[in-house]
Amino acid sequence: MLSKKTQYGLKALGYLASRYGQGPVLISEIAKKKKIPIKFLESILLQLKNKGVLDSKKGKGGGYFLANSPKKTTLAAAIRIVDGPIAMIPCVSLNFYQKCKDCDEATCGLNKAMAYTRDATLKILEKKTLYDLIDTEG
Amino acid sequence: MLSKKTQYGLKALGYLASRYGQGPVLISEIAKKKKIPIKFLESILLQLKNKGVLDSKKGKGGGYFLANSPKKTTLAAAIRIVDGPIAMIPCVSLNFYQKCKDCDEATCGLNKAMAYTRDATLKILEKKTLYDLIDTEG
DNA sequence: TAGTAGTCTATTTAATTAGTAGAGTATTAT
DNA sequence: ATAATACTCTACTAATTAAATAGACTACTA
Repeated sequence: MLSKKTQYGLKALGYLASRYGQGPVLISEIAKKKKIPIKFLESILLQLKNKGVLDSKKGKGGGYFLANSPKKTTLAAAIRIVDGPIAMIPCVSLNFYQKCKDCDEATCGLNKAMAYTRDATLKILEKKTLYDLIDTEG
Repeated sequence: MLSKKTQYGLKALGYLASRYGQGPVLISEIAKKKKIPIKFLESILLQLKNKGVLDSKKGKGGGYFLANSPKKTTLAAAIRIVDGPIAMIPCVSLNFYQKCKDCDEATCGLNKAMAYTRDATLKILEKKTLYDLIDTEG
């Protein structure tokens, strides 16, 4: 399961995607619409900004907005920023790889199965983008 | 990511799969071979036994063993027992479903994307079994 | 220059995960 | 029988991560 933090982040990104091209959106507005604790949301958006997914404008009329078109950011990228690894075990993670102490990857059955699962998951998450998070109504 | 507990569980199941049909295996042997804290492993194996995946024999010559042929237990089943949901968000989980408070599933973009991802993951994890966890050597 | 709105640091609380300890119970070989 | 073996069960503790809060600071715009 994705952490609550990541779930909040994806909800927020979906909302910002639906408002793309319409100028900055207040954190407070996102928080209210998506029912996310505002201070918690602040830190999530900041993190996404620091990684280049979001941009913001300070002062009156300020707020957050997507740094790029919704189709430019994949779900895989967003999840990696907020949640970390997408793979189910560290020794098959592409971006957060960690070696197993107790097994040889060349012969490990678990490694093979999980690498296969990772590929199937990534095939989707690398293709789906923030654009796909836009709600079909409301 | 799967919890450490689940990773341990899968390693242990892989080992027991490789020893299927050869009688009970000591917890201590599994712990040693797979470098798992023995007391922690105890509780994992017990949990798997209570769900019918494993069986055990007490006393001298006792130990744990698979309750069924390795191909009978899917990775999805094993993961659900130890880790819980396989889906990335609760509102698309088949076995641990929880309704979103803040969105309508019929129109939610995130819901759609995650349901799609879940299907791809399950397609593999429902097909792969403990048999696939057997190491190709050693 | 006042007010708005994001930025940043630090702290707290809660929950979950990971691991430990030890007494209890069933089984089997002798 | 009984001693040794090996799983069972309950309880506890430590470590880590998630979640949420507080408040001072900075930048921007009207």
